[in-house]
Amino acid sequence: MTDTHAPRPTDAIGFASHDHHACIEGTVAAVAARCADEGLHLTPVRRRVLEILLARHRALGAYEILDVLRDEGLGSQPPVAYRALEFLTKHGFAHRIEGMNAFAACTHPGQDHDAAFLICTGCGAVAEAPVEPARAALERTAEAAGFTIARTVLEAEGLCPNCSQSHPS
Amino acid sequence: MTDTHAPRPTDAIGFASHDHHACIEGTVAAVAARCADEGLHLTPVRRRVLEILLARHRALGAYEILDVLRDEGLGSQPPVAYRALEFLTKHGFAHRIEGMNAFAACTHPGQDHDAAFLICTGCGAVAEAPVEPARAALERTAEAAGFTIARTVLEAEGLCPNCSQSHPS
DNA sequence: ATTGATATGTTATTCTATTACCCGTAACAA
DNA sequence: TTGTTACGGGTAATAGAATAACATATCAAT
Ligand SMILES: [Zn+2]
Ligand SMILES: [Zn+2]
Ligand SMILES: [Zn+2]
Ligand SMILES: [Zn+2]
Repeated sequence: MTDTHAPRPTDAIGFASHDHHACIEGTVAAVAARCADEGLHLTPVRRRVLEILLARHRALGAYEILDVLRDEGLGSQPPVAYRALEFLTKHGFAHRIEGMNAFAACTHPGQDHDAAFLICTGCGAVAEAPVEPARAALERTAEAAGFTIARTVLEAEGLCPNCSQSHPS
Repeated sequence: MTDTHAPRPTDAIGFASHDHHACIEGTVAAVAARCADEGLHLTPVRRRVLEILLARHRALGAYEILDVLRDEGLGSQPPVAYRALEFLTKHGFAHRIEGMNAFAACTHPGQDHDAAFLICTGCGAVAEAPVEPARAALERTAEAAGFTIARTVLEAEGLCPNCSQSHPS
């Protein structure tokens, strides 16, 4: 894609470097634990899709994910990917990025929850940011109109710290 | 679609009743004036797409718009609709609703601008809300991460005042 | 063994969006 | 008048994203 410059999203979470291997394993373990708790089935396909998302730390389209699954013999048709993504997003283990028709792993998997996203147009990295401040602001706006919010889509596109430097505008 | 209950989005703007005929004419006139000012060409197809969006006060998919254009002999292939929509969105006369893959007319056409949207899942009405409070909140969050925002997607789905009553939850 | 619930496999289709190429006209210069 | 350029539009083909529908498998609980 537009990966024409340096910073590797693979190494970024919240745009900071970290122990990526541990990050993946830890998150998968946490998700597996929550599934066990709640009687959810983290099946091979679902687990693998989560791993694929975690490994990139960026938003992936369903068909990109499907390509990987196909290479690994885990499924080759769209519904395979979409069903796994539905499971993951429904339970708050991944999020859909509306502005990109793509999906990203949740970085603090908990109950089904809305989130805010910072999406770098330079390197594709996606960071999950606290949703509350912006959501609260929207709530106030909505309240004034008599509108009851059920779900929010809060996404910001721009440049991450790494790309701000390399793309000096 | 899901238009199974009473309130007609056609009669709502910001979820309040208003003189719809004047609303459409006024907005088209304002847009025409701005185009004249800035040397933009509000061609028949572009004007008609704007009118179609204004007439509904809800988000329309490109193909819904294309259906209308086709009936009127103004074009029958996808690029006709997408080109007009690109013109309108590029100049701030309409907005794309990311969460719906759809488009809505701007209710205060000015320079190219981001906006926040309140989308009623009951009747489909879309209201353009002030973007600043929520955007400012996101800005603060982003700043803390060293992230520079270029564009925001702020959308809230829920129930408008009319639908809150008819759908007593 | 039979049933019911859940997860997968597979095909086809729908919906959304873009690319590429060609045509006609307006504006402007040679 | 004749290029030449810029722009908008017509059309066909294709790409990309998502779902519908139906068949099959798996497994636990009777
Ligand atoms: Zn999350
Ligand atoms: Zn970046
Ligand atoms: Zn607007
Ligand atoms: Zn409503």
